Parts: sequence; structure tokens; C-alpha cells
Amino acid sequence: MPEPRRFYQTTAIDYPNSRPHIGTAFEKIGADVQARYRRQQGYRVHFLMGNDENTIKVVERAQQLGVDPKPYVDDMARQFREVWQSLDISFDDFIQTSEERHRIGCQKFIQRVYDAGDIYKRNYQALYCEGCEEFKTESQLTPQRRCPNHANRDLRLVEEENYFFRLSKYGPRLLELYEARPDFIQPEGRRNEVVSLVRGGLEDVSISRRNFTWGIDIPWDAEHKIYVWFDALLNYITGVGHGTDEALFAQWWPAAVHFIGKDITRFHCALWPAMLWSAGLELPQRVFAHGFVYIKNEATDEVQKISKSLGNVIEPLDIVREFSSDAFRYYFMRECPFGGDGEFSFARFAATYNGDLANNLGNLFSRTVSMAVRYFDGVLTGSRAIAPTDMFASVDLAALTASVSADIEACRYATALETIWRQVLDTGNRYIEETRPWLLANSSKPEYDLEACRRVLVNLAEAVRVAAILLRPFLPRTAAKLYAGFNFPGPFAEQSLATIVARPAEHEDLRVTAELVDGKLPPMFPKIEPQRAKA
RNA sequence: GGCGGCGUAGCUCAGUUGGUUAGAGCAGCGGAAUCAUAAUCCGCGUGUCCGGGGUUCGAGUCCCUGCGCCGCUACCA
Repeated sequence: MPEPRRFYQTTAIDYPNSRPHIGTAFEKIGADVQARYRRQQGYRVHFLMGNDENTIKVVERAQQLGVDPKPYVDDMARQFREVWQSLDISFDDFIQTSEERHRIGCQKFIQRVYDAGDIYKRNYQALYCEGCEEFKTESQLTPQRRCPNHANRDLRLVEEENYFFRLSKYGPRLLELYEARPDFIQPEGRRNEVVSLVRGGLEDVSISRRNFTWGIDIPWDAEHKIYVWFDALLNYITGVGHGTDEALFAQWWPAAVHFIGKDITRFHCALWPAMLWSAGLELPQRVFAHGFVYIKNEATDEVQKISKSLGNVIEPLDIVREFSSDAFRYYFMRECPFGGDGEFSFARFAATYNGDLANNLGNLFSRTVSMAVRYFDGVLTGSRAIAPTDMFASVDLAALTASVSADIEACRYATALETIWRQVLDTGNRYIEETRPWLLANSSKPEYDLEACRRVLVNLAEAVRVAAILLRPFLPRTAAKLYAGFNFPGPFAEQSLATIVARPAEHEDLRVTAELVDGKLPPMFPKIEPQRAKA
């Protein structure tokens, strides 16, 4: 047996000053599909998620609540994990940047960069708005160089001694990287943005702040804390043992892919590689920047950003409780292209759920199982001798599998799902209409032919098997139920996409093994009543 | 302002290197069927492929231009 290929992937770490919403969940689901797919294909996967806790906002929020930062972030981390678990996000580890392993790894890393001569001290000037009580960037200012929220008062110029990282010197090397590895940044549009940013010239970045009480000390100067990005990005290596467990680190680094939001592309594609070069570490293989989810207001038809002030935040747990995690996952993976932006509305959710999940998928499974039970008492005697090749005669299963694989690997999840629906599920439903098994099973009809009927059902079971395998990364619970519908040969866990064409040998005749209630299959996806599609 | 992207059926979107009557899903209309969660199947679109000009035997697909929308334009996550 060859050593299984390793696949280390990460998501962005989140700020724990508010609970995760559906936009945050979008990223995690997309990452989870990749992780589940890779595991299914035999990779050894390590899937890291986490929270970004060393920020001033955490301290402020904890103060508002009258608690210390650490218990606050620990409780938020618990809440985040709870949401991710309810969405069946199969993360292997969850790092909090307030953990010791992060502090130790972080300090060792920054020391290496310091020793390499890439960190120096100098004055940092910034514009401070007393109204907002925070620093403003040039790009945030009004034409009069005032704060947009407090245009009637001047900004204060604040100077502070900070440590700076020599990002500027890595510009040329970054451009070489983008040139040599065009797929380092995906999708391509994001890559172009980063290229033009770096072409425009990079400045050194400040990486420390004084007078912070929360965060990680600069190891050689405890008056300074490590500031934002230099701390946050390092979770990707401290989470797999950098500085604390070098054997583990050697096993997983470099990462196969970082999943991030499009807004933080430049930190991951310019700053992060430069940091790693400086410390003498390898670069991740790929950075994938996904789009954002917007809320479509059904009353006004407006497309809005998700925000607390607009009051349109949707709790993932609400949807999971009312429908299912698979329904939640399906909507976002099918309706929102991962590399681009997407929209959410309950009306659209209900339409997708009812059409694709309840009607096309759930009902296909239901009618298949139901006919097998009704016409054959659930046992397809002699099925071993029947090759299920009729239904997919018009479909090239090898090409279909290859195309779905390629789409998933490129994070074209919506395309992969569309292919599965059109080529597998639609084909299945059409096949039933064409063969009309209810006539074949009816002894009073001229079409009566029980052998032919059995053959049809063996083919339909095959559709269920193929669908189960293909859908597994997207809809883990549904896929498991589909596969458990019949006594297919071989445990589901061992069914890679290759087993779609190279079917495992049958040891016994097919029979229905789905759980029945009063002899019937309960609906997988009970319909959403249109009027219940709340606004 | 600069750089980049987008604008295709009522809605959401596909449309490789330019090549036959521009496609899918949903919605709508008509029909069939009844195994099934009234699900499914078949049929039905005179779409200015944003407008204008150009290259070409031929352009949704390339070039120029006008309009509209969006992204990026560094220390904010």
C-alpha cells in the first residue's frame, strides 16, 4: 500500500465578537465539501478551523459583558463549534489564538523573522478619530480628510514606536511566485487583483502595538504585542504544531489549500508568503478566496449585506433545526457559486428545497424503495445476475465521475451538483416513466413481465447507489441514508468515486434495507409549505 | 482617477480556442401517467445575446466606443 496522500486544509479564523451567520457558514461548508471529498478519495485529511481572539474588539466586548477576555473567548469558541458541528462541518481541530500552542509557535516564528533581519523598529503614524475611538486609514477618509462618521472634527495624528516587517523587499519574489504558480490564488480574478496590488509596490507593515493588555508579547520586547495579521495568519502553522510539535508540523505543512473570504485575499497572498519565506518555511499550495452571501429582501427585492444594523442576520441553527443541515448545505453549494457571490432568501430556499431535494431526489428514492417493497417484498431475488446497465446506457459514468471530480477539486461545487442532478437524478426519474414498472408488475395488464420489472428496480437501485457516492461530500446524512436504502456491497466509507464504475462484487441479492415506518419510507425532505416560507 | 470584471428568456444562470435553427433549471401554458413527498414524464420561448460602430465568408464569442452595475486601489477582519 502506498502512503496515502496528505491534504491539510484550513478556513479563515473568525472574530468571536458575534455569533456566526450564514455568510460565515458558507465558507465552512465549502471547505467541508472539499475535506469530505478528499477523505472519500483516500487522502489523509487534516481540516483546521478556529477563532481569532487576540484583538482589541474581543477585550471591548468582554468588558461590556463584565467578564475577562479568556472565559469570554472560550465560551464563544464553544458556541462556534456548536454551530459548525450542527452543520456537519468535519473539522479535525479547532484552534483559538489565545491558546498556549499558538502563543509559543507565534513567538518562535516572529523570532525567526527577527533573526533573519526582516523586522525593525520605527515610528508609526496613524490618524485617530476620537469620536470612533479608533484609527482610520487613508482610504476611509472623506475628501476633506475627516472621519466619515465624525466629519465635523479633525483627526488626531498619533505617533508610536512600532516594529515593522520588511514586506517591501518581497515584492519581486511574490510576482515571480504568481507567475510560476498561476493557480496559487484562485479564482483567477482574485489573482489579478493581487498581482496588480503587488506590481504597484508594497510597503513595510507594522506588526506590533504598545499598551495592549491582551495578545501575544513580542518575545524580545514585552512592551509590544504582536498585531493582527502577523498573529492571525500564524494559526495555520501553530495549529499543526509549529513550535510545539515539530513532528506533527512536518507531517502536515505545507497546507494544500487555505479557504478564505475574498476580502482578505491580499493578506494571504502577499503578506503570508513573505512571512513564510522570511522564516524559511514552505508556502501553501493554494489559496481559494470565496465570495460573499447577501440577503435578498423579499419585500423590497433589495440585495443587502448581512449586518446586525440592518437586522437581517440569519442564524444557521434556525435553518438546521427547522429543515436539516443537508438542506442548508445544499442551498449554498447549489445556489451560490463558491468563487463568486450568492444570495439568500427564504423564497429561494424553499423553491430549491422543494424542487431539487424533495421532488427530484427524495421522491426518486421514495418511489424506488416503495416499488421494490410493493412488488417484491423488498427482495430483488436474482439481482446478482442482472447487470444494471440499462438506465445509464445514455450516460458515460466514467466521464461523469471525472467531471464531478474535477469540479469539486476546482471548488466548482454548484456545477458539480447540477451535473449530478441532470445526469443521475433526472435520468432516474425519466427511466421510471419510460419503463413503467407499475405496468410490468400488474398481472392484469398486457405489459405484465415480472422479470423485466425486477431488472428495472435493479437499475433504479443502481441510480441510488451512484447518487449516494456522488453526493456524499455535499450531503453526508442524505448520502448515508441513500446508501443504507439497499444492502449494497461494501461499507459506504470505502466507496470512493472510482467504485461508481468499478462496482464492488455482489455477494447477495439486493434487498431493501431502508428503515420503514408502517411499511412506508418516511419522506427524506418533507415539503416546505409555501406560506411557511417566512420573510 | 487608475486597474479589472460583468451586462444572455419573467427569475437564477451556462455558453471551450468566433462556425449549423443561442441552451439549462425555476416560474407559466397544454398534455400524459399514477410507483411516489399531487411527486414524475412529454410538448410549448418572435430572447433587440445592454446600445452603436468595426474586423470576418461568418461574432453572444474578437477590436473600438457609449451607457449601467460591481470588485480592487494595503496595515479595517
